[in-house]
Amino acid sequence: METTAAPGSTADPLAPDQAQRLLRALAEPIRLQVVQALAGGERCVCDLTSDLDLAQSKLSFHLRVLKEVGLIRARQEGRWIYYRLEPSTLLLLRDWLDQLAAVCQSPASPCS
Amino acid sequence: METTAAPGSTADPLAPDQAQRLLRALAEPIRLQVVQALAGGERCVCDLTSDLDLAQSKLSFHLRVLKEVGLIRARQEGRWIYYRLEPSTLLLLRDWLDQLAAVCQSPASPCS
DNA sequence: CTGTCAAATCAACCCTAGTTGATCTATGGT
DNA sequence: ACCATAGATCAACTAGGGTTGATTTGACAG
Repeated sequence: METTAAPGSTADPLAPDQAQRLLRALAEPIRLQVVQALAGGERCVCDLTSDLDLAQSKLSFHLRVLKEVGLIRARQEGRWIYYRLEPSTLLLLRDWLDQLAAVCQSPASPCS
Repeated sequence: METTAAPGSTADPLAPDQAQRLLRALAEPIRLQVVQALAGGERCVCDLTSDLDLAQSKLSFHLRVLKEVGLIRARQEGRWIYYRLEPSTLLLLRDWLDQLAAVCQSPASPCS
């Protein structure tokens, strides 16, 4: 079920604690760098390591966190492992924020 | 030029480190509860304290964090202080996520 | 002016997420 | 079989964000 780019909110609404997990995963400088690096396309760990100038162990740690919440996916090719973004997860979070803002603005009880 | 930005507030694209700050502010259970509570409308601190069953000091701490990043605003009325969401900030973050996902999906180098 | 209550602030503590360096696993080349 | 390299995992350590309880500020009521 694609929720991609649907402008009008309303998709499956992403459980609150899942939203929480996504936020926590993104709310870390290195992980955000990784996500932004992957926004440019798939990359292998070794490239990311040198691109972002990170200790291998450190990068691996953050990749795991991102993978566990479903923001990125791994693909093995020979000795290398390529990571890519899972944009649909990003969009789930976007929709969640969208809905939160909508709930706040729409009803009779105004928040401003 | 087209960023798939949704209607509502838009325009300036939110500096990366500001996105970071918003994410960090939201990525905390109590603060997320506060935000969701405020999505229902303006509330005074004392109500929030009892609604969420929090120590006064603790709530005050988190309100400050949320206020500092511009997610909420305070209004004083007599002895009470009312907090409300600033939905435009929420929407800034939404747009930022939207754009990130868009960058990822659109160009020649596919991330899936 | 004094007492009371709402809310912010402060200092000390605690805890968990992130770091670091080493080790382990596995793939491929020779 | 052996070695070299990619990447994950582990254990010990560190630090910064969150908690807690006490104190402070400031607004009303009497």
